[in-house]
Amino acid sequence: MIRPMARTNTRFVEAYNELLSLCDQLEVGAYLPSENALASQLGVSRTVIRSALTRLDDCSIIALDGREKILRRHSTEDDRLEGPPVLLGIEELESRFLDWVLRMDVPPGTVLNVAQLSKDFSVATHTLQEFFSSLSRFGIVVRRPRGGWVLLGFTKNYAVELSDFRTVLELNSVRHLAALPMDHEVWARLDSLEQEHLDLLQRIDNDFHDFSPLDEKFHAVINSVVTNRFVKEFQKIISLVFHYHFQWNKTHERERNEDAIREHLALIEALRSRDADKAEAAARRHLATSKQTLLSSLETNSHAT
Amino acid sequence: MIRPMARTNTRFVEAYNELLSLCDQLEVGAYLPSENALASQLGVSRTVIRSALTRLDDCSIIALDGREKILRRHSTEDDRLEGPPVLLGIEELESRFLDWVLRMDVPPGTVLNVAQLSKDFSVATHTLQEFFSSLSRFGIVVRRPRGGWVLLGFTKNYAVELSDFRTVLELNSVRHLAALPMDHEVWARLDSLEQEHLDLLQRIDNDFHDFSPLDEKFHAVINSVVTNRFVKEFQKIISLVFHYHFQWNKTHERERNEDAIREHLALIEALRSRDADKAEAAARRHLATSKQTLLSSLETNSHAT
DNA sequence: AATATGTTTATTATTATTAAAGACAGTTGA
DNA sequence: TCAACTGTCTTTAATAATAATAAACATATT
Repeated sequence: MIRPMARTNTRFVEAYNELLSLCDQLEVGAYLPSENALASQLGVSRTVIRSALTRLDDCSIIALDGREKILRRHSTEDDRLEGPPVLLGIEELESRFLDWVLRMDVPPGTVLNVAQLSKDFSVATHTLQEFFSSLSRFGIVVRRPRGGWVLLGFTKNYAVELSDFRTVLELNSVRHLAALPMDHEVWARLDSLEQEHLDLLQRIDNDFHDFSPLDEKFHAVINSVVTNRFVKEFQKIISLVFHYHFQWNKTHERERNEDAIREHLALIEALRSRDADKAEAAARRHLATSKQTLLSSLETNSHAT
Repeated sequence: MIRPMARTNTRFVEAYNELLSLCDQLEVGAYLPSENALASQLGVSRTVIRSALTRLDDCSIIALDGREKILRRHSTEDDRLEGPPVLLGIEELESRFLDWVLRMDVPPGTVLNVAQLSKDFSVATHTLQEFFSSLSRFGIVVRRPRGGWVLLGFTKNYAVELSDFRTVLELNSVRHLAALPMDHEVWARLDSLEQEHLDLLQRIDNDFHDFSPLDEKFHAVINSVVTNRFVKEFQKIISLVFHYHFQWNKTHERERNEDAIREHLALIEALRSRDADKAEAAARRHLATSKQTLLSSLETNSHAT
């Protein structure tokens, strides 16, 4: 009897299997704890516990009578339940989707097929819908007049605007940072970052690939001094877009990375001098380079309007 | 026979009624255009046209036989179909929801009941889900671990961060603006804005309520010089939050608005002098006042952590 | 050959259904 | 006696099923 299962019973299955393990640790004839105790122990509602106990009774693993739950036998491998295929949540979807768009180089204007994509990414269709709705805030997708979604970015325009926005946010961070007292913990982190940069510069010829994560770390530290939820939300998108593209732009990679390292070092030094104008100028220089790299990365990859 | 209607047939009903009007303009005995022609004329798919034609045939309004569609009679009032209650789209929802939160002063931490709210706002539940998902990008709501949504903002912290973010964006706009050539169209718009401000200042004692829309217009013009989709997206939220609160903060409203008008005028003058530093200083002053007003507005209204 | 209709398929929007959570009330036993 | 437990019921959110629509394809007609 296969009935439509409107909602996955993953929680029930997991709780049931956990209960089996719990029973196996007890002697046959022992009493199980109360429903409330089991519920809070397994982190599920009493409803789930009760369904599981009922099934344990049906399988003669326990004798259920009112509040008496006596263990009758230990479980076998056959007793364990198989759960439905686990679907991904919306958090995992984000990076997987952007990964798909950027790696596969999905052209702007592509109509996004929710039914198909939900299979490809193994998520529920409504999860995708919600995700697209949230992405529409960043102008990466738009809703079509009568249903459906279209991929907008990443065009050249998008890259320019994203870079400009990044510049606005990051210059703000830099100005904040330059004004922080010397005993602020960020200075120690910058010192260690400087060391990592110098270290990579030594072995740049071989290890230039190591720059991308270092770059991400560097900008994260710079922006960490501004505690603003809007800044942080954008940092996520910015970081994703920039680093995916850097990863796939192979032209003059070694030189680009070496130049970027020197720009980072210059910015660190300018920051340490506590000269806001000098720091801002150094940051501007580096962000302009970054923008150019992103743009050229888009141009080498086919479409860019 | 009431069967579950998975999707509203609004399009069909509207197309059918339009077809009735179209038929009434023809002589009885006339031939109707082809399905393709009708479809593109009414802006719907051929599928909809075909269902409508079939129904017209059933009601003996036309005689449908292959490609012959002969008009048999004109329609009466009874022939017209009643459409299902029209649900709101996600765009209308945005202002209605924020309106509800800010007017009703819904406290932070409130669990948002999708089923209930979808009735109150007369939208489909999934529309609300998508909407919340997109709002979560602005940190106004968050998803709970196992389903459901919680309202986070508008706390004092939120207001501070929003104001700071606004300041970052708007100072950027101001610096851009000050650098624009004198023949740029924005200067003419500023001139006319200045006049409107001076005008309102004359009659401030009676018409101080007129300031809120003027304020919105003023900031919109300032920010219009930056063509960046991220800036624009944020402007929407910023504008909504600020102006709703101003609307409900009645303490010293006349004085507050008069002060704000003078700050606006000072900024316009500073901008016209093309002195970026002076303009930035004027903008900073006004934005700081704005921030204080928002904060005090939150404090007078109960909860603010 | 062009344009029409008939048919089928694919996809989205919405409803119906189930799983799960939580609330309430009655019950039991130390 | 009362605190803890169980039985029952209500509410809510996640998902499958389904109707409406769009679009593609095939066939027919002028």
